[in-house]
Amino acid sequence: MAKKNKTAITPTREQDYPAWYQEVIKVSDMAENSPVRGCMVIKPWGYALWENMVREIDAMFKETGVKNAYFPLFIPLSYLEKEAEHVEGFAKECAVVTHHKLEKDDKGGLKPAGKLAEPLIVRPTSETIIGESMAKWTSSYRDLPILLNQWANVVRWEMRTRMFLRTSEFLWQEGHTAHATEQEAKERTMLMLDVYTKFVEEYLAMPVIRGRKTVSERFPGADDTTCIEAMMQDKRALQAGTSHFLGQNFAKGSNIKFQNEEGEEAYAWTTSWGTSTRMIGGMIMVHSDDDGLVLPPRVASAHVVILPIFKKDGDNRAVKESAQDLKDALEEKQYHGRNVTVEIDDRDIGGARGWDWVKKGVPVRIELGPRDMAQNSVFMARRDEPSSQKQSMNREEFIGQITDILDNIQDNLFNRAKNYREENTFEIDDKKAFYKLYKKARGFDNGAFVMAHWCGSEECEEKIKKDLSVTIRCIPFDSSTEEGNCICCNNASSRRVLFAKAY
RNA sequence: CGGGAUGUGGCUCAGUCUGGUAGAGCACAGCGUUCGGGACGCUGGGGCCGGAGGUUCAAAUCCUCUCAUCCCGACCA
Repeated sequence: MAKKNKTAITPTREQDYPAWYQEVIKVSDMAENSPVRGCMVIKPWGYALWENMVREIDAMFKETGVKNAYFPLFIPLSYLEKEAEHVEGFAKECAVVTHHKLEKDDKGGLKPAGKLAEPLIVRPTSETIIGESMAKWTSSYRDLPILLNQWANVVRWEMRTRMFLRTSEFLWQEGHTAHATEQEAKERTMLMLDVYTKFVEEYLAMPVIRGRKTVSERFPGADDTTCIEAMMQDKRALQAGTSHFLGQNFAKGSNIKFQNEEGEEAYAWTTSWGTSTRMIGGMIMVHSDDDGLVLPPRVASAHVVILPIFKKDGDNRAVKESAQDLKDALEEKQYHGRNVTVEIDDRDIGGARGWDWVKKGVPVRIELGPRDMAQNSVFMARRDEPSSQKQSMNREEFIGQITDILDNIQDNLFNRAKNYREENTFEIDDKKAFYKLYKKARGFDNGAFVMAHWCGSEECEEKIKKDLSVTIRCIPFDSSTEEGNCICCNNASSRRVLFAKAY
């Protein structure tokens, strides 16, 4: 017997949170770094998770009347110039295509040739090119609203990257809508934020705080940016989705005009909203532990893994068949719109096999051997409980209860995360206490979520960001108005906002 | 783009100071013993030491240039 580690992952979360995060991704077999700078390879176990997420949230979009479409990867450079703030916001991180072919150079290598008349940028987001189409499609108020979404990859040439959280290329969905009235566009902005909230909380089991971004944190070109913010285990905040009210800014830039019921020419009101593979990074950081990945059942790449226990002299064929029968019985069950998915792992690699699946985060592990067969039972372990806590269950009972067990795990993950956030969220009114909390923040302990008063000035926001690298994550919708004094300048304030260190 | 570091089997690294046959652990393959909490033994496959030049009888090791990556800043879903 080799000596046992205390945890499957080293370092642990407390020892080195960023290294732990990378290690979870590696040992769970979700993704790995690619030879291309800042980009990642999403492996089948990680991609299956993404596919599950896509399927669920896509259905939710469609329920609100949104239809999917697809627009080009390349955007003419001039399009990006159509909205002033938008150019400003994205210009520094765009990949630019300037040539359209390769020629042999004198060293036997290749060099770009065939210079393009107008450079193309690889989309960092598609407001401008979709706006171009919307302008073409819109001539009457009867053409509105246009409710579009596209699933796509986008490229943002970030300086520093981290798998899932910030990669140069990432997968996402971007919704784009155009409306005849301001009111309707604003309602759509909130409706999509509701969809994100529901998805992230119910499927990813991540509790979020909904709110509005401050002016300085707004999407470039938006009149209003709303968001959902979640707390990671290191007490930093991660934005898990955004929905923007773009006013008429992009409509004017792209010339999205129509004749209203009165026969007058008017600009449309547009929105855009997105979530990305970044949600996976958030999900990892919220639920996973020192033994590896923990997957919420509703999006898990697989729900159950069966580990047949073979005896040297026993009838292994019977165990194998029994495992297959169990898999078949479980897979007939429906769990939130899809069949229960079951893996059988019969590799002959000893105890390492079980740990593999702990590290991969599969919600339920079943050991099935001759002893269980004799008793018509199964030996079950749940990923949300300590890995030693296995229990014997009657086989039929287990099959009957599988969806309840999965729901129970799902709820447990959500409640655990919610409690953690609540335990680490404080109202602070004293500037010294506020500074003290964040001054010591580093590594695993990044302070807390702090609800504090803010006068509304960019100066105070900027000062706190500079002093503590703490930002206003959002002005929460559900915090009631309350008289107080700005945590920074002590001027009058009418409501608390959410402060935190952010990813 | 500033500051710091590193490039050696798939991975993590030793060897470089002081030049002399390319190493270890893990992973992988085969065989045997194991197996309900992370197994062990034996055998084996795999690297022209990031690249180009130079010094030398001889370069992973010294020199010059170059490329790439990582970490710390400014930017961000």
